[in-house]
Amino acid sequence: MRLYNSLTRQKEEFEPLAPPYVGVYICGPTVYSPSHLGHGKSYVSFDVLIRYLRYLGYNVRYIQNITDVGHLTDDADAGEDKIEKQARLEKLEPMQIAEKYTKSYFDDMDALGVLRPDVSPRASGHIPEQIELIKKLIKRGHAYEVDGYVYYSVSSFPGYGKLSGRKLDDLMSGARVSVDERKRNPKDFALWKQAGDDHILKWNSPWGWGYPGWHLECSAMSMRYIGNTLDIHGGGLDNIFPHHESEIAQSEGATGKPFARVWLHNNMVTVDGQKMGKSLGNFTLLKEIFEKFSPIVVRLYILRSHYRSPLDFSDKGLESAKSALERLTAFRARLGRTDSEIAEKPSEETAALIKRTKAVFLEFMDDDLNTPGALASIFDLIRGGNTILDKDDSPANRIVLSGILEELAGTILGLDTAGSASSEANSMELCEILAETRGILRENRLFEATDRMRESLNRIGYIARDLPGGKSKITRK
RNA sequence: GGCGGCGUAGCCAAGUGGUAAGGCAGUGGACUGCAAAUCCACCAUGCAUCGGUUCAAAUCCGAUCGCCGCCUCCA
Repeated sequence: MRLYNSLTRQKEEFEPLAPPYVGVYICGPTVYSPSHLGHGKSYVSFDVLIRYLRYLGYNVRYIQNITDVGHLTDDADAGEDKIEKQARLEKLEPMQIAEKYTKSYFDDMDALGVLRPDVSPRASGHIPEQIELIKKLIKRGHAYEVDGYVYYSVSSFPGYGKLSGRKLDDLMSGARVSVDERKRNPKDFALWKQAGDDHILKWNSPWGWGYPGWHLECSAMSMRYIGNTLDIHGGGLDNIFPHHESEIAQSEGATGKPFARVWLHNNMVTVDGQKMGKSLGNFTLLKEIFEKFSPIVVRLYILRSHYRSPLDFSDKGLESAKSALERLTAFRARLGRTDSEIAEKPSEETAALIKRTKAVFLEFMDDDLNTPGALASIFDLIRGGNTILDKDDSPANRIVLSGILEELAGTILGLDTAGSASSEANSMELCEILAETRGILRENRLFEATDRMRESLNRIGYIARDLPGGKSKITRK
């Protein structure tokens, strides 16, 4: 598999440090508000990465942090802790806020079919690791303490800027400069901050009571659970600088070893061309979208564009994805259940179609997770499959087609088109009974009754379709 | 100002040197009691614009125009 590595700015053949093990760290959310579509795009994209790595046979350890302390609202060293601010607004304890929105986050991700990480470490639960890391950095001359604050000395790390392609001089000329007089260099960033009396989230440390800087947790926790060198580190494009750049400085400064072999960055969701973000206030919450579109539609919508391309949000786009999904689910429904025995072999034509689809699908996925291309192969499969079934609707054909669809669209892309099988089993049987009745009504040309039946079914979310030969089919919309 | 990205049909979106995937919408036909679904056919001589390199360019190079991201928190 080839992946685009932000560090080298090119696609590279992916090779883990110690196959078959793959250590992946993805920057998780700061849990102080419900997730929006931007989070959805990000974590669905990385979910496909994890699923595909596992499909390829790798033993993946997937770490995704939960930021519940240290992420400030404003300038890196002067703002207020986001969690604490929200806690005050909601009149709750900071840890209640963190738990509330952690649950909200996982609810949304579960709905989107995003697999849970193997470990979801909380920043607040890894303060000792972070303190140890700071100690190491001070010892190695990368950090210094001033009045209860510890700063990373950017000039002590020659590689600073290698990920984002910046030089220290460029940063200083254009950017707003912090007025923190404790810093030796304006671009030094805080590893540990002193906490005043008004601060709720604080811990004791060799430098007094305080709390860690935002960048620190990812270095500390990723190395805690994976090791000094990660195979893959991912996150949003907007985190390249300063967050990921600082992580590299912290981790490599402390260990002297390469931090991450591959850096992956997913692009942003935009609204009318502008980045969807909390600060602009132009975000749409996933829960709001789910009121109008099912999560699987949203997942398909996200996967229809490449993870490194921006996705411009629109209802029209979601409508389009919904129609596309209907095509997919209609085909899946036509294939029926998959638990029956294969009595015979599928036709040669079917076997060839499946072989071709799989080859094209995997080729697209191998090329930096090209999900739009992979989806195109799925829709080619649907057309080809429908054509075959129009001529030869044999159980063997249906079973193998259903198998490949499950493997590619289901397991790898996470599009569960079969629905929750167990809960649907009963209603499927009811549908069969109704369909049989409908056939008898049609045979006797009682069209008034059949039309009424179709309307009633439609009202509660079912579609009645009449097939050639007098049979009918009733399915959920 | 510095660094980076993008501009492909009505809409969305792949394609980074070999003659424009796929989806949505649309049109015509088959099928149908009427539908729906499905199938077949059609739907970009052209990929922001202008030059250049090449047997060959959406793809490489240069210029121009437009849009966006990062350089402050954001996936």
